[in-house]
Amino acid sequence: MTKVRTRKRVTKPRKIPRQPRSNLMVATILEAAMIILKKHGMGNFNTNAIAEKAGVSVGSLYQYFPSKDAILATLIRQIREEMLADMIASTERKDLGDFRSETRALIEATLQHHVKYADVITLLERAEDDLPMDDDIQEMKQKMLEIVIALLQRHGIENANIVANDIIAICHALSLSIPQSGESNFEELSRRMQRAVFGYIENSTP
Amino acid sequence: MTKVRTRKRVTKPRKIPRQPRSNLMVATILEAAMIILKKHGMGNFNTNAIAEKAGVSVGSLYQYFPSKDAILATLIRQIREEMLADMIASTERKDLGDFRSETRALIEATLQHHVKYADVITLLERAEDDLPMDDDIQEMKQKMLEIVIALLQRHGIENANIVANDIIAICHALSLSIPQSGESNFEELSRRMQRAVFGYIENSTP
Amino acid sequence: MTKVRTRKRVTKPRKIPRQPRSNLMVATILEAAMIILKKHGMGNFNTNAIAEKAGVSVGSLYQYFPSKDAILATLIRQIREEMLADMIASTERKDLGDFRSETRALIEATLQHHVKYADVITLLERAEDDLPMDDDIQEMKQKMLEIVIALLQRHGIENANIVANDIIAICHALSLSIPQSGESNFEELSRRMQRAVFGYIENSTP
Amino acid sequence: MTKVRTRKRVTKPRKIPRQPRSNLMVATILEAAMIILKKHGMGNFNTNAIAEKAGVSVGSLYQYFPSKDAILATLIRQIREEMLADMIASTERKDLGDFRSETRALIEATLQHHVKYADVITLLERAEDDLPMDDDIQEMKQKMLEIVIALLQRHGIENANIVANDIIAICHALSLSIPQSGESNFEELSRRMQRAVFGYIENSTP
DNA sequence: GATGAATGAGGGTTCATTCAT
DNA sequence: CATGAATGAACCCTCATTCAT
Repeated sequence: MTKVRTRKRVTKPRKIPRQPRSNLMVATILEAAMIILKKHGMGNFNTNAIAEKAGVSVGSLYQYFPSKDAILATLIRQIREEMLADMIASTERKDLGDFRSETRALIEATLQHHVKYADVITLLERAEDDLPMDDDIQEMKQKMLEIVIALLQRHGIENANIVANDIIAICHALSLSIPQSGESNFEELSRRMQRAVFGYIENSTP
Repeated sequence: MTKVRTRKRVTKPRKIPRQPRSNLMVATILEAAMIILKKHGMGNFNTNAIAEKAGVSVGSLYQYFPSKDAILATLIRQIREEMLADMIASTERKDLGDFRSETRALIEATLQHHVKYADVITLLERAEDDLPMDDDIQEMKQKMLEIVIALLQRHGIENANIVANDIIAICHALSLSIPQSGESNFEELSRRMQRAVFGYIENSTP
Repeated sequence: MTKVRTRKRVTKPRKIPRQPRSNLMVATILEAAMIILKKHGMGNFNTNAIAEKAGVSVGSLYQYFPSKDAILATLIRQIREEMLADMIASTERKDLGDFRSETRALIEATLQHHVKYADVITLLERAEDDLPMDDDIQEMKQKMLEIVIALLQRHGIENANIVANDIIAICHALSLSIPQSGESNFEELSRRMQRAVFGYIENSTP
Repeated sequence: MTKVRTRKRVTKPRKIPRQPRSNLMVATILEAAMIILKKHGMGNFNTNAIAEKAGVSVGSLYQYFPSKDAILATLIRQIREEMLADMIASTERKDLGDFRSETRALIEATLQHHVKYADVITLLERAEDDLPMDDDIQEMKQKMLEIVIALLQRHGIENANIVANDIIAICHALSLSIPQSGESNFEELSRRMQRAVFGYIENSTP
């Protein structure tokens, strides 16, 4: 059977570590957590396993993370941060210019991400739904949304708000087929996502 | 913290209930399970809670379901069955005929479903991923896919297989915004989904 | 893991059934119980299984036996009764006469019993140790003992009391090898038991 | 009533404890288990009771034993090891020499054992039958058998294999009367066992 | 700071027994 | 009387978290 328990959730790292040693510690733990998640899924994602994998004692783990959920939250934050950074980077490439090129760049940034984290992204997003995530993650998501909105508005697309929401959802949905189709088909997937996105934008059917 | 455990999973109802009393029992338990899921999510979805909510003893619960997972599985099966039935119904309406009308009927059937089960559908789908679902559920999903494929092929759309997959994913993704937008906006959501679907199909961008 | 639970133990049949129908009921239940015990051991020896095997409702089962243990106790009583009867019969055969013949007859009666009930005898004897057996079973065991004592005394063997105890224990022990050696070797087993018994009796080593 | 359940059985201690603290823990738990077994029999032999008796949490118990059965198995292994060691010791005493002396030494080693563990030996042996014991216990039993066989062969006794089996069974059976006769009568019991064993060996009745 | 042994609440599951029909 | 659905105490086991060393 499946068991899911809940206690009070604390999602902020106990201390913002600044010393190099601490950072190393934190990084080690997060890496181990990631590996566990990839290999065994949520089913074996427990603090003891993580600590062991990290070659660290549970005690130490709790020195840097106030709870198991905080580890998850940090993993999520990391990914979101990376994603946001990549999106920003893709927007700032000034060699593009026209709408299609810019959008394509954004789509491919997204896709690359999903390819990179194919194994864990779904698990982490689920956790994100269950956890009381910190405001900063909300902010990051908001920023991503705004990037897309800005792009749309810059090129005169109406209802940019809703459209942004929808195409993000669409890209997200299509990238979930990565685990099945394998990483190889990047090109094809990209094409399908573009078809969906541009189709949605350029169409005004009903 | 979040805890997730795993043992052997048994997902078939213990007995196919035919007596009115049994059916009532089964229904009561499933209802209670549904309520728990809606109100408290997976976190409090445990046999004791379900039994209590159902006004029944755990023992009785286990008389009708061999395991907690079996309850989940049944919930999933129920929804899938209803969905499949609605899709079939929508296809059989002969007052339609042209591609757009047929597709729209299908989209709206799907959407109606997501509206009806907005609260739990995500949770159940997650569970579906974790559980070793029975073959019949696989079959049902396959049939849904085939309905869409058939529709596409009937109207000469190429790569029906992949296209079907993608537009299903797209509709699914867009319907996830239901919980936020509320049930009221059925019309608008329908329009957005059509825009996405027809956009994808009619576009051949890259 | 192994779980063994205990509540109050009631080992007497709820009613001394005299009506033919009741007797049939009782017999049916006991037969079913015996079959379950043989096939699945104590692990599946539960009232529901017994009732089902007997083609009877649990309720009915409890009409005739006040508890699960009472069924076990009755099974034990039955076997003990049969055993005692056979021992008595073997003693009453007047065609024997000399010590060796009489003893051999007794040994073979015992052996036959163990062969007949090879599958369940150990399980039942264990249960007998755990259950608060009724006095009548104690009496029966006492009678068996007395039969052996009488035999020994009739032929002038000293310390008949202790000797009887010991040779009973010895025969019992040796018959436990039946399950391994198969039923076929009745002759050989008989010979080994005689060797042990007569050896013990005729020896006065230390 | 009596309830007996079965799941997968894991009988090996979770970790081979080397640290003094661990050893203490393991010893404490085993002692508590032993006490529970003596006082309340299998009926109250459950992990909670054991942990409580040991003044330890269930969690700790499970840190050192993977399952309830593993505790039982360890108890059994302990006794078997001690027994085997004593048998070997008794064989190595070189002040003996003749068959009777050697055999007597072995018998008394055995007897001492049964006296020491009178309360629990039967329960543990039953458990041994029910549990999927590890190979090492089988090996130990085999070694005990071989010691007896070797003794017999060394003194030219025929069918040493069968004879060994039988006299072991006989000694075992006779030592079961210890609980009744009390520990005091060691001498007398020893004499009876010798009478039985030498009687069996020297007799070739039928 | 680091360690990891210890804690114990929590949850799945079974089955002897009862009692309304 | 017979039925069998319902009950619920009991028991195994896990794992997030703490704290003495």
